[in-house]
Order: sequence, then structure tokens, then C-alpha cells
Amino acid sequence: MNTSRTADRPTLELVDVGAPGCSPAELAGAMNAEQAADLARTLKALADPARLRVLALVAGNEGREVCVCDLTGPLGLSQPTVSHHLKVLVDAGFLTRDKRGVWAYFSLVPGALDAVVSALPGVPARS
Amino acid sequence: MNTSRTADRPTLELVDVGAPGCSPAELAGAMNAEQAADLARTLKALADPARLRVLALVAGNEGREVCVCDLTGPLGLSQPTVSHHLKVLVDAGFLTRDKRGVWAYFSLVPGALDAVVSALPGVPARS
DNA sequence: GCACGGCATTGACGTCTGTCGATACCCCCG
DNA sequence: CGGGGGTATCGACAGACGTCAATGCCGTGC
Repeated sequence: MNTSRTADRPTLELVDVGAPGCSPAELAGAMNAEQAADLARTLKALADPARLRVLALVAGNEGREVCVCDLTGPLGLSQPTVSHHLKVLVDAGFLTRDKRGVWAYFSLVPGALDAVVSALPGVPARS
Repeated sequence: MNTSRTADRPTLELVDVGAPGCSPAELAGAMNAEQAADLARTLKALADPARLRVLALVAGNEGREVCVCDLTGPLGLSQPTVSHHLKVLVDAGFLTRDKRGVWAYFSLVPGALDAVVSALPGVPARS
């Protein structure tokens, strides 16, 4: 048998307070699968110590831009690894890459973090 | 050779505007490795579609509590998998488990998400 | 007290991810 | 135009992660 509801709970009747007409299998406040997958993909880009440190380093040099060779030292990672993390952050929309000549400069995308925060469940808005 | 700075960049001299006396290998605004690892571990708990949907479902039923059997249906996952995700969220401090009799009720930990948001680089505070 | 049912744990498996060395790319300078 | 150096990509490998079936635990009701 499956694990869906087969017995009433003693005291609590879970009422669906969402929009009338929504599926009986859904609870109020449900996040659809596509939204969840998108947000999870973005959060996965953040959920790495090296990438968090990259963001902190770039944020701490607001105005000034940072190139790969500035990061290998503080992070203690090889150049290919740092380049990989930067690519992940650029693909996720947190950084922009600006290649001028031989050097590649990275800077924060304003509002990218706020957008993620706003999409979090239970964090409706920033005042 | 290593990949540290070996040549001056044409226009930019990266100055260290952080606290005087910090390591020359560090840039301003650096996040130390321990902080980064902690935050990354917490974010990893969030960076999964199933867990995001769990949080949304619980948040959407604020006040009412949610038990495992309420979630297997909307999530389309097996009971052990849902239980696993709930454990991850409880361990990360986002949910509390309250086992009353046969049922286990889960509810949001107020402020847990805000704490994560505040720790993000470039998101200094919530007003 | 015995069966039922909700929940947690275990073990296994396929996939994803972070890391590095090697190498390719390409712009600048002499 | 040839070499040097900063960066990106490739291939490989170890470890972590998400998922499920099977099983164990335990409170409830008959």
C-alpha cells in the first residue's frame, strides 16, 4: 500500500486554506516543482565554501574588480578550480565576467542575492 | 610555479582596504574558511527542490503543523525519502520535530531563514 | 496482548560535484 | 612573429548526495 492518509489524526484536521479548487493532494502555500527546481539550482551555486568566499572577496572589493589570480591565493585552490567556481557563479547570475585583454575581471551583479532571498519560502519581501 | 601574482596588471592595483595588519594574501571582506564552511553546510540543506517544497508547505500552513504522511503525496516521494529530508532540515535548524504519539509534527523555526540571509555576503542586514 | 499503522533507520545504487594535472586558447610584448 | 603568461577546458577520480526497498521501532485501538 502507499503511504497516503489512511487514518484520521486524533486532534488535527488539515484544512486546505489555499485557493478554493486546488488539488486535494496539495497543501496551502505549495511551491510548484519547477519553481523549487529553479531555486534549488541557484542555491546550489551558493552552497559551497569556496564560492561563498569568492562572493565575499568580490563584495569586499566593491567598485574594484577581481581577477582569477587574485583569488587562488586566499582560497588555497588551484587556478582551474577557481575558474570552475567562477563559471558556476557567473552561470547562476551572481557575477559578471569582463575579459579585458589577458585578464578576466569579475564583479557582483547587483540585486542577484536579493532576488534569491525574496524567493525563499517564508521570506516574503525585503522592506 | 604557482599561480600567484607574477606580473602587475595594466591599470589596477588591488589595494587592501581591510583592517590594517591582515595577511597580505587576503583581500578586504574575506570570509574565513570556518564561516564559509558553516554557511555552506546550512545552504546545502536548503539547496534541494524537495526540501524547499517542504519548507513552503510547512510555511503555508503556519500555525498548523504538518506530519510526514501529509508530505509524501504533494512531493511525490517515498516515505523514507521524505523522512530523510525532514531530518536534514531539522538538523540544519530550519524545522522542529514534535512527536506526539504516533504522529510527528513539524513546524518552522522562526528566524532561522533570516539568520541565513543575514550571513550572506553582500546582504548586510534586514531592516 | 496482538495486530495495525505512522515514522525512523539501514543498506545499496546511480548520479552529481569538487578537485587537480595536463593542455589548449589567446592576448600582449619584445 | 615568436615567446610568455593569464585564463578556460578536458579527463579523471574520490567523495557526497538523493532515492528507494526492506526492516525495525513503538504508540494506538480492538
